[in-house]
Amino acid sequence: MNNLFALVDCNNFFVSCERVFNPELENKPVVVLSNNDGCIISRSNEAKALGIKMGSPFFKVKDFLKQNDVTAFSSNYSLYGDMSQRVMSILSKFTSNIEIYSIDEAFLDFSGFNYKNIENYAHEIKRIVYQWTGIPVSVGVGNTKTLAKISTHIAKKNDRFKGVYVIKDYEEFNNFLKDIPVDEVWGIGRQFKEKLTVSNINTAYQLQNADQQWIKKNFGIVGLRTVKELQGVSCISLKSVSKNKKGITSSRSFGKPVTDYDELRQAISTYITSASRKLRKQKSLANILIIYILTNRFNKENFYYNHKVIKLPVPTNSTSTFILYANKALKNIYVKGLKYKKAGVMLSDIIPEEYSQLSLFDNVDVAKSNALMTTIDDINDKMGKGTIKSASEGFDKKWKMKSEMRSREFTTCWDDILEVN
DNA sequence: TCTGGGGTCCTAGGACCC
DNA sequence: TCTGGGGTCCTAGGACCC
Repeated sequence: MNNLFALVDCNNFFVSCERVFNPELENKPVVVLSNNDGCIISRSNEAKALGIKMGSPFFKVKDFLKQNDVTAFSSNYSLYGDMSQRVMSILSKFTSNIEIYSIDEAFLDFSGFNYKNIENYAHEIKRIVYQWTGIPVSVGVGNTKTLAKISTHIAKKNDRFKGVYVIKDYEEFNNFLKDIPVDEVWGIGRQFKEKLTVSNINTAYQLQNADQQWIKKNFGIVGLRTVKELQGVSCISLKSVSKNKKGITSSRSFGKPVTDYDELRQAISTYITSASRKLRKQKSLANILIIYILTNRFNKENFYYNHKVIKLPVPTNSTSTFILYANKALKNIYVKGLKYKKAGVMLSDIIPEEYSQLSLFDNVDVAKSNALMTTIDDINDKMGKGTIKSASEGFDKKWKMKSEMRSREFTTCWDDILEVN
């Protein structure tokens, strides 16, 4: 049986989410900024047409945006996360074989479907998602995930396909490949692109027809897989069950430089609260906690980075235990007088709760701690994040990231619900 | 002044074992 | 102390993704 995959990709997802609740922004240039109002991470087509680049630092293009009447939003992840769930749950109605690949993309396995129907079906998916959520999507279909990805690219770039492209005419498809730069191919990043360019492989078509031995030798099994996938041989399967995370990170840049030890400690405690909540949600324990702090990385002369790896005596998911160890570790790496720009925590060596083995020397009352964590989580789920928190998180949080142009939490907070007059 | 955050997979090399 | 091959496990780092 031939494999057949569809990729459904939300168009300019974050911008589209903002537009759902601000319809007057339709057909106007809009951008969404990363955390801390740092970089541009989502652009409407109109903003792209103005030449605004993905990842541009906001402060560098601020004036240009103003001159061109571009609306900018701080990122609003509660809104985007919720809209994403809505889109994904609609997609799940079309097939149970679905891999949610990112916040705005999903692969659907249509192996065994009739080719002739697939195009109509894809259009139907697009129509329903838009009608039910207001989010425009593009759909690409091919025999491998890599081809489905490229098809979506083609669907977006060519208006005549109306957002849906199914590979069926190979001559036509190959002609598209000849015009697609090699780094548009899924799996080809900056380094690979550079190496390929040296060997005069510049287009997706040239990569598809490259010598496989040479690819294997220079780009390893990963590169070879990409080439095979381009040729229609499916090497990357659908990962439909969402696996538990193997590492959980929480980190943020600060709204302004932090020098005070206590503020740094507050930030670390706050990130631990969020990371350990995620850990408990997936019913896991972590063996290792890593904390790190750094100054502005763009200031190369005085750049300072340090981290501490803490191997916990017993795997845990208790916020207070993590905070206890983090505080000790922070004392070791904190250097007085530096202007810190960012801090973060990582939980790793993660195991399922049921694998926990109590060590002989464990004197922590695990049952008690579990009950406490469950109670806190329940209350916070019900009453809102941060209703109960650890005192070490601090209360005024002067270091909090910048988010000056954030839209309301239209779908996840009662106070923010849209009113219509 | 101001430059995001959170992941996965693979490989090479070292430690250790027989 | 020397000789040698072969295997596993772990970790750090590098590549990629959104």
